[in-house]
Amino acid sequence: MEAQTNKAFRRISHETLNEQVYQEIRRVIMAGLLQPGSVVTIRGLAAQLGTSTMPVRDALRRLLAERILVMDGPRRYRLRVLSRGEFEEILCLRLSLEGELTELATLCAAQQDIETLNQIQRRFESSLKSGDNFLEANQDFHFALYALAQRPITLSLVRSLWMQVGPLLNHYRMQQGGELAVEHHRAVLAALKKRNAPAARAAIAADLNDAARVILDELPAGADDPLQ
Amino acid sequence: MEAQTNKAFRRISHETLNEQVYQEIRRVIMAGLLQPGSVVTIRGLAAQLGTSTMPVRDALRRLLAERILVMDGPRRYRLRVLSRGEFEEILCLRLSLEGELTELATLCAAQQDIETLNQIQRRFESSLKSGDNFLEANQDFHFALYALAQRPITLSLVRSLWMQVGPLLNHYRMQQGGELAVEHHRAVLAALKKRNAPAARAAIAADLNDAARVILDELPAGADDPLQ
DNA sequence: CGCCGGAATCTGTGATCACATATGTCAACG
DNA sequence: CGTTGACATATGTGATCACAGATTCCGGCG
Repeated sequence: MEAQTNKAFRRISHETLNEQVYQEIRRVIMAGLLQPGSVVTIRGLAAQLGTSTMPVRDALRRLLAERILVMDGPRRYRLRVLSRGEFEEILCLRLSLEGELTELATLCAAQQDIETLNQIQRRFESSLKSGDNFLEANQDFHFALYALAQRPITLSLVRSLWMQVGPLLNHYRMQQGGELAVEHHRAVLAALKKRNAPAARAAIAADLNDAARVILDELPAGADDPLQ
Repeated sequence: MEAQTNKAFRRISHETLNEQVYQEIRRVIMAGLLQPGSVVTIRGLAAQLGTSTMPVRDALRRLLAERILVMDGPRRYRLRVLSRGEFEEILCLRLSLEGELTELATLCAAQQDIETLNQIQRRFESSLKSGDNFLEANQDFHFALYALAQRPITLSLVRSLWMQVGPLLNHYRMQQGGELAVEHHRAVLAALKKRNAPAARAAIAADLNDAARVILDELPAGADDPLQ
């Protein structure tokens, strides 16, 4: 019944064109290369990606469902602009959800897991010194930590919230914000070793609060982005 | 510049076929008419709905992004089956998020809002006696309450969680569950009048816990649904 | 100069088709 | 009887096209 389970072969990943297009569009958005409020068109993206309109349609609809895009007007896709109030609400949610995941992770973490996190943290610090895309390593640290909690649904909610603030995080590069994160991450690791769940939660909360403060300070004072 | 602002006219809603198809498929799923684990096909749904395959494709991809559907296998849409652990995790999240919204709603509620909630509650109780689709009125009560908190992002997360448990809620009809909800809702309304936020949260928590208990008791004891 | 109107263009939507491939059926062979 | 192989069917994906309607631009009128 069971086919030959030869370890020599690895599964062929038949990734659809749709998925590739979605990943690429999302990458560009999350990298902050498109300003919030920008209008995106199906044919325009299809031309830049070198595909037909069809995979782009599907990708945009998916981004719409994920609230990365909004439709204002009958046939108009636009990058969502996060108001100051919405940003603060997301921060509040993240403090609650990610704090809970951190506490659970502290209780579940094996020695092996802590070592893996240490490794990611070293990569984060080195990418911070070399000066490029430390935000990706930062995200890796957080989600590797949260994954330990074994809460797939909560994790998906947190991922959704990160995606919604992603464009802002990357647009305002938070130049000096990364330095603060180093200490907070180290505090998390120290708390993990001691199995001190409240301390780990507090360190993550401080990390999120500091990052949010950097964004909020650079954000235009008024309500939403003026959008042209 | 401003067109004639005549109150006599109301906006024409140009609802796309896509949206109608999505709403109809979701209605059928949420009504429990399709068992979790069922396979759905684009052409099959298109034939039953009397449309082309295109709007159905978009609707299925949206339901996929909303985690109502899953793809197992390269070209296979399937209704997601919620494991017991996932259901309990969602319950935990709902207790936290909906509890928070309830507390905030208690502090924000105007007299007018409480009266509206009373009205919805009367409709809920009458639909419970007449015996049909009281779940819809129940949902109206909860979301009318939560909307008072003025937390759009949190509300969207809660709506997502409701959609994920919807098929189970409606599949196991929770015959006697509705009776318990009446008292809990009344307790919420009483707490609202007295501006007692913790009491309101406790009443909502009791409501969610009782409903979940009914589902968990009827759920097959093991892990997931056996799915044919 | 300002406002209205019509043509041209652009855009998302929906339909139809071609294609690769997964699935199911069934006969032939061991 | 169980397994294998080929053939037939079904399905999602991606491409292309037609269409309605929104937007833009420009000319003409007041």
